[in-house]
Amino acid sequence: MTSSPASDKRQHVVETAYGLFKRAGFHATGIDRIIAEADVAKMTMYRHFPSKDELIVEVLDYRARRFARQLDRLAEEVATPGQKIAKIFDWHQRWFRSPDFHGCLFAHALAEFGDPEHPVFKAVARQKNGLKKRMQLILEEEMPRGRAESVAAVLLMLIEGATLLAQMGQADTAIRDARKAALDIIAASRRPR
Amino acid sequence: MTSSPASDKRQHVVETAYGLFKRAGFHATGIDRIIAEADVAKMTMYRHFPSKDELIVEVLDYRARRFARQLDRLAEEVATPGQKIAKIFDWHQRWFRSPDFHGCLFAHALAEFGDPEHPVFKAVARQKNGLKKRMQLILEEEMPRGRAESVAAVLLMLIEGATLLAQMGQADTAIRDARKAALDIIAASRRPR
DNA sequence: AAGTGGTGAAACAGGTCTGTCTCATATCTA
DNA sequence: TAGATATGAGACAGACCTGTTTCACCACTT
Repeated sequence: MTSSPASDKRQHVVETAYGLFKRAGFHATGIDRIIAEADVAKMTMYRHFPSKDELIVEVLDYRARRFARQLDRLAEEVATPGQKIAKIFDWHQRWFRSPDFHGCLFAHALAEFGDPEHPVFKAVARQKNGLKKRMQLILEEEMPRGRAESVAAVLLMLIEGATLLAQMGQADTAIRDARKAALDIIAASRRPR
Repeated sequence: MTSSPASDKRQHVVETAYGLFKRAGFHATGIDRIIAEADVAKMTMYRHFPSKDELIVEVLDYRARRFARQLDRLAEEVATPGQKIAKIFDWHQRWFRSPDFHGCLFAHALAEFGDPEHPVFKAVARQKNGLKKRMQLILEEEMPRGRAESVAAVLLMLIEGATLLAQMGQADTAIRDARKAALDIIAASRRPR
């Protein structure tokens, strides 16, 4: 079985496309550009992905899995909900500082694929709702479910807003203010023990 | 002087382009589509705007002026900073509920034009920084300048995040939670009188 | 009456887009 | 050895993209 080299090509296309989509956007990045950068024949790409849209979905899902895995690891390092949430904000701080930060790929996808029925839109919704749910579950440890859901929504909004401000060159102050606001909100919502 | 009909055509192109950009995005909307929808000759468009990019900038600036005017009016209706900020959130609630809400055009522009040197990027930064500054000036009435700037940044993040969640079908809960969080933060930062 | 400026219609150029098709090649399995 | 599978290279189709050019028209001003 030659399944490893096959998957390698496939994965290589996904990662190359990710880099291009991130820098130039989805519509502005052509198939020809992707296969040239990945050094792969066009048919190789179309054999793995039936269309560009499905490649985009694959890129998004791939990044979503990676992101979830990283947050899983971070959550294991600390104990309290407040610390776990703080870790998530710290992760974003490091992300904003990384050399080729270009904003949130999922938010960008939402901008270019606004139809709620489009597979790309649904992939974005999956990722964002997943992050919200993750934070909600963390918070439920020390507040009622309904309250945890509202707080998780606010934290998600802070993160999304901070990411947008970071893309506009205000990364440091944005994530610092967002983190502080987040922890204040959690402290105020905490169930007394 | 026939300057009025000239301006009429120009403005009509801007408004038509706005509707299309909002629904389909910038790169996905072609010039041909715009002039067809606006029922205008291609040369008429290119006489008013040297390029598509400059048309995009004009559309963004036009919407930014409109938005600022509406907030100006709302601010006159009430007295305290808290009320003025609440009015801004209420405005967003109405926006999210409007029949053809498609998310924030400026955020979408940022997704498609990520180069900080690009005129479109700069137009987005102008609008977002303008909104932040507006809220900061409101807040300075009852808190120190540094604090007002941080709170304004947090409010902006809440608004941007709420807009993104609204586009994903969570308009009502998002704006409600964001508004409550915003007013709590302002109350906690208020300078004692 | 002559001129001026905005406009319309449509062809055109040169490029890019997604996706298909064909044919040759390399590698691994049975 | 024969066959299956993945790939490479590139031509190709048909549509769409931005922006330019040309010519005619119409309304208004002087």
